[in-house]
Amino acid sequence: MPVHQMSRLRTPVRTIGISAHAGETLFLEGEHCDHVFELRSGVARGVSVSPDGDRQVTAFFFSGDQIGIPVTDHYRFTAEAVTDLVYQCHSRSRWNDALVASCQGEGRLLPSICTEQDPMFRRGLIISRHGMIVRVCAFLVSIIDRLPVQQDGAWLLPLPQVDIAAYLAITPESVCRTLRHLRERRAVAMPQRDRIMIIDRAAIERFASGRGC
Amino acid sequence: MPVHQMSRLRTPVRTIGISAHAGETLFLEGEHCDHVFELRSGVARGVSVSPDGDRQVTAFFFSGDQIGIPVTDHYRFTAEAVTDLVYQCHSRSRWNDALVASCQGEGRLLPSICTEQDPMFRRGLIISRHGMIVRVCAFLVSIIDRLPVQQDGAWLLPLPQVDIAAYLAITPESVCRTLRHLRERRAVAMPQRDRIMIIDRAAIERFASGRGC
DNA sequence: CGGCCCATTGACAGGCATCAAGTCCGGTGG
DNA sequence: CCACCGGACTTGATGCCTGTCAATGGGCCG
Repeated sequence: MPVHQMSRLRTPVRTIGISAHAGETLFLEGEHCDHVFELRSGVARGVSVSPDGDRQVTAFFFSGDQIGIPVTDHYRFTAEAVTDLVYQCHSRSRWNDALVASCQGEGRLLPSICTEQDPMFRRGLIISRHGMIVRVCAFLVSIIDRLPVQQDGAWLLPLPQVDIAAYLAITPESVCRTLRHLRERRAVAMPQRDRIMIIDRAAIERFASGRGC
Repeated sequence: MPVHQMSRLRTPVRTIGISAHAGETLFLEGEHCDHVFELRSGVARGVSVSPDGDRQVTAFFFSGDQIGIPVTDHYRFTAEAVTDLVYQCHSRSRWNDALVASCQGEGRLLPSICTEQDPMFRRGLIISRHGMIVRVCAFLVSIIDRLPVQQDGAWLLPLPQVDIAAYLAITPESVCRTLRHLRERRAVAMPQRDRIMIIDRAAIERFASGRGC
């Protein structure tokens, strides 16, 4: 089959996407899993509410991630748009067919199952650790490779600090103070709001590994 | 026959379980996923080591749970026996066949995928919360229904406090102090080591929900 | 009986949450 | 274009919580 025909066949899948505005809800915790959401651009967050009403951000999702995988019949968390989003919606039955094919063909689970679970698993490891600097730096190294890179070598960090705080289980004030600390140590720079420039990545990783200073 | 091959022989006897002693390792983080372990009796723990060397207990597993599900090619955590165990070993290919059958027949994933991921997800929610009492009580209510019940209505809690501490991301001293606090409040009793009696379950749940006192 | 590991208890200091106030930025409407 | 406004970020002072250290007790096993 000629290449140009292949690309035509795939084009509708690629180009058609549903868009959502920042703050919009993709699905609610407890709703029946009817669709799997696949991010095309933007950042989304998984949210759970603890019994005392605290908002907990359990994961951040980026372009290419699939959210809402029917590992149970009902969504286990709420998914919201952090930035403006473009995403695709797969019906559960279609997604299930792909899973079966993957299991039979390659003898393995869909990689996407992993991509939804892993962020939450890693969050558990991060917030188990003590010290604001350790947590913030462990968070940075865990997502830095998923962030869009700018021309000047900076990374765009399109996350409000209040969400970072809810993800790290610390207060927004502590996030702010820690970032200031990292600025003073010349490890990062923040030329604009929502924009972080990693100056000394080795230092960040040193802090994250607990061997700071 | 080389020793390393002998150790892999964990003969797949269906009906007869394999036994392991407390402290023994079922599999190591990073090893290739060749088997799924299904607990028949006893308690196991999932362990990860943070970059600075801290032991983190990411989950507890009980009778009926399946551990080591090949969501990735390599185990993502180490599994160890907390108490003496009896378990069964399923080869990865056999387990995969069961997954495919389940997906095609019932149109859903194996419930066991959920049972391995859920404890770690819930741990994230628990350790996000502040206050020792809240964490300990949230932990208790999350596992109490999985513990073996005694004749006198007490629950056996076969977990050393050091493991509870590693699970809750607090110190063993704090676990001890919190349990003492709960004893003084007549919410629990601890007639023996490794044995906890829930006297006032409503109080425990009230503490866990943050509406304590 | 002795040794070891776990549990327990107390004193102390440090870190982080809390509260409060002030600043910056983007958006909106005149 | 500018004034206004609301939300997010920033910064400081204060107190409590809990981690740390040290010592003791207690149960289990050799």
